[in-house]
Amino acid sequence: MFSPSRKVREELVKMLKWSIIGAYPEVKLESEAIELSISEPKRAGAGDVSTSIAFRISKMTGHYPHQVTEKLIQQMKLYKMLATNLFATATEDNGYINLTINHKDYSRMVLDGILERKEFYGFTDMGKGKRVIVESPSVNPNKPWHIGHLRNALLGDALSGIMSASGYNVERQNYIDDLGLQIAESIWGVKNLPGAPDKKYDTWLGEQYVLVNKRLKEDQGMEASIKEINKRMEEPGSEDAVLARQTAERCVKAQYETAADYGISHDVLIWESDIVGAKLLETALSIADRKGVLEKPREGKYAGCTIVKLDKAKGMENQLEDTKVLVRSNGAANYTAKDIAFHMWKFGLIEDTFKYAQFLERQANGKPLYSTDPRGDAGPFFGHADKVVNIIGEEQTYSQLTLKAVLGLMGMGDIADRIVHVSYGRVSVEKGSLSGREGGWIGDDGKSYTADSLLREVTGKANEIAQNSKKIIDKEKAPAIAKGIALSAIKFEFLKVSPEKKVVFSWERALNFEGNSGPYCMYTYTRAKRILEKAEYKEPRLTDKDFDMVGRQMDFELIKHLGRAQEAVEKACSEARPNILTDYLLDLAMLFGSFYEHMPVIKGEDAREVRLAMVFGVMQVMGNLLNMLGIDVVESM
RNA sequence: GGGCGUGUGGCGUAACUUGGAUAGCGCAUCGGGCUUCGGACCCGGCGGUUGCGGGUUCAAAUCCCGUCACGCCCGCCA
Repeated sequence: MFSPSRKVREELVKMLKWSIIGAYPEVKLESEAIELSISEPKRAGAGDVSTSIAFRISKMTGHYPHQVTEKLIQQMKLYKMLATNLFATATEDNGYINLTINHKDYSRMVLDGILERKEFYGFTDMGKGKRVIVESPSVNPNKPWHIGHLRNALLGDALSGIMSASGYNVERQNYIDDLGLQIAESIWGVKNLPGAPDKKYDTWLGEQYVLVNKRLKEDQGMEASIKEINKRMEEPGSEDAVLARQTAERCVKAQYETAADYGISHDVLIWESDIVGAKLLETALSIADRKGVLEKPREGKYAGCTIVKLDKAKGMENQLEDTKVLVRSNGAANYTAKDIAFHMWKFGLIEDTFKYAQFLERQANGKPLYSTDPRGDAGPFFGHADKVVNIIGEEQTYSQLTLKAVLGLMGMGDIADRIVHVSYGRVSVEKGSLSGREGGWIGDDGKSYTADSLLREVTGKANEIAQNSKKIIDKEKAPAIAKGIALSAIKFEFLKVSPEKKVVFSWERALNFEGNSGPYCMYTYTRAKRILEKAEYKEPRLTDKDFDMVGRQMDFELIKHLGRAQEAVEKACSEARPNILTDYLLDLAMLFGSFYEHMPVIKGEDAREVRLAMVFGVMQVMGNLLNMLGIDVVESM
C-alpha cells in the first residue's frame, strides 16, 4: 500500500533494528516495540521524526541514554551509507534521537504519489475483498429527522465513505422500526385526531405524535385502544397493518427529502414488519433451540416465555440481570429476538426470504433506494456481510452487548466479534432533551431542531455572506454555493467531535463559519484552486531541479502532512472515528494558511513548479478526504 | 447495588487504545497585518497544578488502585 509517512517509519525501524544489533547484540527488541518508540518531535526545529528507543535500551543495558544514542547514531551513519538515503541527519537530544528526512527524496515520493493517484490519493486497501454493512440512522417512521438523528446519519455516511475509500464493499442499510407502541400511538392519532397534513408529512406526523402523548396523559381509556392497534398492526393484511405501513412509508419518503438535501443515500431499507413477515424470526429461534440455548419455564417469573440464560455468556459476567426474554408469554417476540434474527441475516447465516421493491427511483447519489417489501420480488441483492457496523446511540450499549452474547451462546461468537457498535453520545439543546414524545425537537422561537430547519437557518446565514461577497461575482450562483457551505459547516461541526461525546447543540456555533470549521477547509480548497487557475496550471513534469527547491521548512511541513493522508484514513477507518479525518484536514488547512501567506507560488521563481504541485496536492487531498466524510466541495466561495 | 461512558484555560474540543520532550487547535478577549496568489485569512499576547488522592516509571492527561461529579443503561418496552 502506498503511504509515504508509513514508509518513513518502516525505513526507520529497519535502520534502528540493524543499528541495535550492531551496537548492542545482547538486546532483543521486536519491530513493534521499536515502531512504538517512533513519533514526531513536538518541539519545532527538532527534526522530522524521532525515537525514544534509547531509554529502553538504557534500561536493559545499564548505560546512560546519551551513551546509547551516541552508539546508535554511529551505527546509523554506517547503515545510511549502505542502505538508504531517506534520512539526512540524526542528532541526539536529551535521550531522543531526532532525524531529518531527505527533503528532496521524500517530496518526490509524496508529490509524484499525488500526481499519479489524483482522486484516489489517500485511499487504502485495508478492507479489500470484504463486505461491510453499515446500519444508520434507523429513525422511527413517525417523525422528522432532528439534529440527534442527523448526527447518526452523518456518522453513518462518513464511516461508509471512509470504509469505501479503504477498499471495503459497503452496503448502507436503514432499519425502519415500523412496529411497536410508538407507531401504534401515531396511528391512533391518524385515525382519531382532526386535521389533515398541512406541512412536510414527517413533521406533521411528528407533531401529531406529540399531541397524542399529551392526550394520553389525561385520557386513561386511550391506552387500551392503542394497545389494540398495536396488536392488529402485527396481523398481516388487517386494516391497521395496511394503514400503518402506508403511514410509515409516507413518512419515510418525507424523511428522504431531508436525506437528499443532505446528500445522504442508502442502499436498502429493512422494515421490522418484514422481518416478522419473512419468518426470519422463526428460523433464527429454531436454530437457537437446536443449539440448546432456549429455555421455556413453566412456572415462576418467566412462566410461558421463551428465554435465554446469559450468566455464562461472554462479556455478561458482571451484569445483574442474567435472563433475557426473547418471546413473551403472549407469544410475541420482542425487539431482541428480531435483532438476533436480523443480524444472522446480515451475515448471510439464514436464508434471505425477504422480497424487495424499489422505494425511491433516484437518490442524491444517483442510485435507487430499495426496500424490503412483501409486494416485491425475491432477489439475493443484500446482506452476506463479513463485518457489520451499527451506528446506535450509547443508550443501547447494553442491548448490543446482549445481542452479541446470545450469538456467542449460539456458537456464533465469530460473527459476534465482527459486529461493531459505534456508540455515540446524545445530542441535546440548552433547554433540555430532544424527546420525540415530549416534542423537545419542536422549539419555541420559530427555529425548530429538525435537520430541515437547521439546514434552512445555516444556509440563510451562508447566503447572506455569499450575497455580500465581492468574490462571488455571479450572484445567481450564490444560493447553490451557500447551500454547499452550509452543509460543510453542519457536517463538519458534528463530525469533528468524538462519537462518544455528548453534544449540546448551539446555534451560535452552528452559524459560525470561522476557525475549526467546514467552511475553513472549503476555503482552503477554493484558494488552492484559484491559484492553479491563475497560474494556468497544467499537469507538471517535475524535474530533479524542482525538488531541489523544497528547501524551506514551511514548504516541507506541508509536504509531510500531505504524506500522512493514508495513515489518517486508515486510523479513522479502523477506529471508526471520523474526527480523526477532520483533525487531519484542519491541520492541513492551517499549514496551507501559513504557506499561502508566506510562500509565493506564482511568483515563486525557481520554486514555482514544485509549489504549484504542492497547491495541487492540497486541493486534491482536501477534496478527496472531504468527500470521504460526505462533504462535497464548492468550486468558489 | 452493578455495568458503560464522560470530566482537559471563561466556553467548545485534540492527544488517552500504543506512557515520551514546552498539553495542540478553535471561540471569546487584547494587539498587529490588505498597492501582493482571495481577509470565511495570516502573525502575536493573555489564559492550564488535564475532577480529586495515592501508586508504578528515568518519564503519567495517558497505565494501576481509590474517590467525587455528570450522563446513559440494567423491563415479558422498543
